[in-house]
Amino acid sequence: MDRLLLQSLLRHISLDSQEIELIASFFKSKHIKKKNYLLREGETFRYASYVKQGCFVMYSSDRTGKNHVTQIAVEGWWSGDIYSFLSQKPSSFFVEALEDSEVLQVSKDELEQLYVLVPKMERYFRILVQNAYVSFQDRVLSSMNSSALERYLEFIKKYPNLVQRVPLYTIASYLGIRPEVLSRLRKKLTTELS
Amino acid sequence: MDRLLLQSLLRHISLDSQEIELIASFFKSKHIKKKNYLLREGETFRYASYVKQGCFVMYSSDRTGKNHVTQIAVEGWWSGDIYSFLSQKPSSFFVEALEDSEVLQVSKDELEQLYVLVPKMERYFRILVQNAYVSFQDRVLSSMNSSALERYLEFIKKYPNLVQRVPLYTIASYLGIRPEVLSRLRKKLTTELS
DNA sequence: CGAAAATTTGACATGACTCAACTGGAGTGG
DNA sequence: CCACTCCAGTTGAGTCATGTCAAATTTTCG
Repeated sequence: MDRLLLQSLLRHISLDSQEIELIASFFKSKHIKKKNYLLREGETFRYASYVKQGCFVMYSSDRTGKNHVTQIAVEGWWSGDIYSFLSQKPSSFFVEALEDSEVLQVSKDELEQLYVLVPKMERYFRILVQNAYVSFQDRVLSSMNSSALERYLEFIKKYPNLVQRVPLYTIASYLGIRPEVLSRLRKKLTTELS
Repeated sequence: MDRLLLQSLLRHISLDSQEIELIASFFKSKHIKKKNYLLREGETFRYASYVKQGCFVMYSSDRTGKNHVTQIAVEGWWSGDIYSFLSQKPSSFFVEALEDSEVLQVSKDELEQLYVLVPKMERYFRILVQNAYVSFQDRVLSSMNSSALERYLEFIKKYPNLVQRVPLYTIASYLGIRPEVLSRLRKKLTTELS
């Protein structure tokens, strides 16, 4: 079993080695090349997907063709549209690989089977959904009372490793600003340091 | 059992009259006067609360003292901080009655008992949480690509009954704009009709 | 190397915010 | 029941952060 995934599991529930073995057997690895999609708008998200290696962005596309990034996931995160997975309804998001990536997947049906064998897993996933909700809410609320600069500084602090790894325009979209604005913010920050 | 509550239940799960009876017995009524609180920041939200009569707003208060409305609930809605209820951790929100109101409540413990007796209820609440998440996400995303005016028009369309019932500054906060701006939007809308 | 994409830069437009003053109506106490 | 207070709401004037558009530059990648 993937080390990070195990860590994530053990952060919320306790498992013996037999259970760990069993859980591991449910996950299937899948490789996704850069610029390919884990999910496209209109499709139903069939597999809960844990990022073992690489990086994904989730975004929606509005009528005017602009993309709005709602999630960035790297190793150790779950990626994709939770709602579409749980409800098995079509998603309104795209999930795209920013790098060559590898995910560990379980389908909804398999997960239900796993719940029967290891009921604690239900708790794990419930907590996952709750946390996704809360952190999204936090992000939105904090963005309502802070400027573009403040939001960017918060982003740097929270995800220092993403700053070099994710393109500027993706981060800009995540922060809800235009790339030009972020570019200027960065310039301002570097010049102010000298 | 309250008619609207029953409707809400039956929209997601099927129940026979015996189950309905049983479920109804778990809810306790509580009256809350205008300007009083269902929940205060720092408190843990002990009771899942269904609004039988009246109106509540949920908001968070930032460091600068500004309030940000995240939810408005009238008859037929569930109100309050779901996360605090599920996790039984302190909330960062206030929930205030805008009118003299009545809620139907179940504590977390009672709800767990109810789950055992009527397992379908677990499904109902899971769907409730999912929907709260999704509608919040929808609201946020749609607000990212629309102006204050567009958001207000959408609000009117979605909640025509709230427009007369909820104070302007509360709606403004919900929409993420200043009261002055909403006041001007309203003026513009009325004058444009003549 | 060359084309396409990402980023930077400049000039300008504008929507929303701030602050301050004023209006009007609801609620309260004498 | 009137007078007074206190908010909610309105209006005006000025500012500023962010958006828009267009062009220049740099980076990426086939």
